[in-house]
Amino acid sequence: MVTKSLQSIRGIHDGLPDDVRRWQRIEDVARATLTRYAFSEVRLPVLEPTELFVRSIGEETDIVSKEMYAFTDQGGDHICLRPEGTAGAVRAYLQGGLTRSGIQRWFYMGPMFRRERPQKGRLRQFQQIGVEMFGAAGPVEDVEMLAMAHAFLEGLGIPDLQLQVNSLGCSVCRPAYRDQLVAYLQERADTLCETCNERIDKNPMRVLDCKVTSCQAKLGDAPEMLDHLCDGCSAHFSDLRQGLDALEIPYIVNPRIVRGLDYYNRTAFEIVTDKLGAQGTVLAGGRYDGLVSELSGPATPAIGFAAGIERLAMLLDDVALERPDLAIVAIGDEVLSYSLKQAADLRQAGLCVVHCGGGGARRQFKMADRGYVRFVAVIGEDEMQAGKVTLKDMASGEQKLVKAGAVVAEVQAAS
RNA sequence: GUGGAUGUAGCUCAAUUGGUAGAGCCCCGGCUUGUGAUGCCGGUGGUCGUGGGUUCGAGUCCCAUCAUCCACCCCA
Repeated sequence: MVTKSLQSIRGIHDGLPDDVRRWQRIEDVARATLTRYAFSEVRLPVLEPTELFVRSIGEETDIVSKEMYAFTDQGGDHICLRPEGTAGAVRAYLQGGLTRSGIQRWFYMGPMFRRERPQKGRLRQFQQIGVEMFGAAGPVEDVEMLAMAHAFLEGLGIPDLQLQVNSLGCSVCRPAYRDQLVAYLQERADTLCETCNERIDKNPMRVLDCKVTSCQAKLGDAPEMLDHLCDGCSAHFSDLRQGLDALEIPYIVNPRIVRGLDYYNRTAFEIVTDKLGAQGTVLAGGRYDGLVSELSGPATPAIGFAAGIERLAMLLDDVALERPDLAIVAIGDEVLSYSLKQAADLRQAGLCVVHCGGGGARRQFKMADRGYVRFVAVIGEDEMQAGKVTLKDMASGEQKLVKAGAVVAEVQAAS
């Protein structure tokens, strides 16, 4: 056990080789997929002015009101560790002067920070792959966005995922619907659970997917956003569905998908699994047409999503370790320098090589075996004089004397 | 933030009604010093999460604290 003072901060975990191998797999597939849709990677700050999130996410949200790592730095500035990526992306879009540069398609990957109570699939520092598109109103772009998210997860080969879509309406139709919903809920407030009563004011749409069964029983005839969309939103949503159908992307309409953050409108979607307990959402996003102007930019439609790398990693099959091609076993101190040079040359030629450090042959072979190397090159006095190595195939146990210059070809021929 | 479970060697776990800790795996070394996976022998390694308390005596009881896990809240 590590003593308390040397432990990492609660909910902030290390990425050890087994973890990082999985993360890289996810990142590689993401890069490949997103790039094919003409998205460009951006790298944005982890530290941002606190005000950015207060203005974009909303002061009342849990994220801003109690989950941000916010502090004052030595110069008296209010800064924080980003709790999500979209606000920073919008900030960068505006600050970079890209509002007249046509549609921007961006993606990024990196850590986000939220001071929540940790549990499975929920960390205080976690990584997201975020995607944002600025300047396109959809619905074609919405379809492509969903298709891209789908293609990404298909590429990872994670089974049993479900895409759920909804429309959150817009500034035209949502306020009226919201009023109607609140009125409906207030009539039944005394029959709803405590948290639902709090939600009536804070986020009434959240009441609809309350997990308490007694609440669910009371809400069978509750009004839903989808039945109250304005003409524009309604057309947008049906075009979205048409597009998904055309691409044969399976999905269900879940009228109870809600977004916690204030800036979302119209298309909202989640990709969920039932294998992660309460943290089943593996990717989520939606349209946020109002945010750019909210942050003092020109009215600019936008849509994006974020995928949780750690959550995806938990769904991934074991990712095979990259095995070293070859281990160098040096017999006798007089060949050490020569063997080091051989190792360096083989690496130069592209092989992954481990030098076993000399000493007893038995010890070195054990080391090679535990390192799962495919071949061992034994170099002793005789081999050095002859300019050869004894090359042993660790799987078959066969070995033969080959010229030093032929090792690369031998190893590559076997793979 | 709320509720619950857990916390003994690097890992997975034992330790009878409280009497000052064991196993397996891993790791390291050896089995005549140029050959590994199996085998045999040996070895390192724990202030029983941490800090208090009860007791002649606590891994074993009580309290606090930290961390992990689960659910709620919320979310990727």
